[in-house]
Amino acid sequence: MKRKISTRSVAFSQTRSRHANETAEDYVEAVMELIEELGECRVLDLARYFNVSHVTVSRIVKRLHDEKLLYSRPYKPVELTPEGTKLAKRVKERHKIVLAFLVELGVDEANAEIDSEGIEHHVSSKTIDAMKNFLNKKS
Amino acid sequence: MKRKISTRSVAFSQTRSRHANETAEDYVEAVMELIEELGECRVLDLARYFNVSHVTVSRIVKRLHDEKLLYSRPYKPVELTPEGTKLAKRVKERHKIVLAFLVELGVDEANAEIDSEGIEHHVSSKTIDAMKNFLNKKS
DNA sequence: TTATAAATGTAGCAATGGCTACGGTTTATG
DNA sequence: CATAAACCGTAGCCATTGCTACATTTATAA
Repeated sequence: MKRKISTRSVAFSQTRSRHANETAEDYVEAVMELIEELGECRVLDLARYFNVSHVTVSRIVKRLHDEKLLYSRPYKPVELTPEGTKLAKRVKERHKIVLAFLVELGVDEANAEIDSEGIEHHVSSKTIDAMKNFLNKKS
Repeated sequence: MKRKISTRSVAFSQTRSRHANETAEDYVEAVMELIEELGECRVLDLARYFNVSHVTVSRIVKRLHDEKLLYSRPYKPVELTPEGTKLAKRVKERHKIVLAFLVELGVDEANAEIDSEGIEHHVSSKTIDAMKNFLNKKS
């Protein structure tokens, strides 16, 4: 008995590498925010921010250091490289748009804040444009 | 020198468990779709669907079997348990709303399809309601 | 200054999700 | 029915992200 083969092959980027990118984005964004808020960004600040142990942060910071998104020296605060800064700015901008969009759509602040953090890694530039458009029409 | 501590502790659910849930949702949804489309759902159908090796699928199917979302016996097609069916229906419904919403927002079909798959795991019921609302007003 | 506290780092374990290689089952087909 | 093809399972590797326990460094305070 011959079986049909599904033509649908969903556009899932490989989960692991996809998630590594999300982590990088989350971290550079957090580093930028924490520096703005506290003057500097320590490993423990990130641990509190993400609600994980300092060990998890330490390892990820090391990786992002290798990827040249962060500067980090033992027992010193974490800083952003130029490349990390550029990425952080992009991410923050996108986050801001998604958050504003959800609020404008009628979602309460608390849920909008949570959802925007989940969503922001998965919106294409086309969708961002559509959100911007929506915001402009409303204002 | 005393340092302030950031009050912001972002609502990141622990990445690993969060992702395991997403995987479960993706899989039950895919199983339901493949059964609708092909009459049954084999491990290799899932592998093609997600563009991963059959080994990866096999392991995940085993886990979801243990979690009672799927029925699976060696060399047999994969089926949904009642619980899996319930979850799949919820996920498909949510997916449909997100997709329709993005299209209505002005995103082209292709990007809407891709983005909705990324986004669907991260929208709260409040956001879904807001999307439904938007769709109702438009129609 | 020296003792203690706070912050980081390291070692090593688990779960998840990728993979290749290899072997066993089922199904199709000559 | 026998063999090939398709399908699936297992072993075992790696990377990522969690963790606890312990070691080390830095900062604070007595």
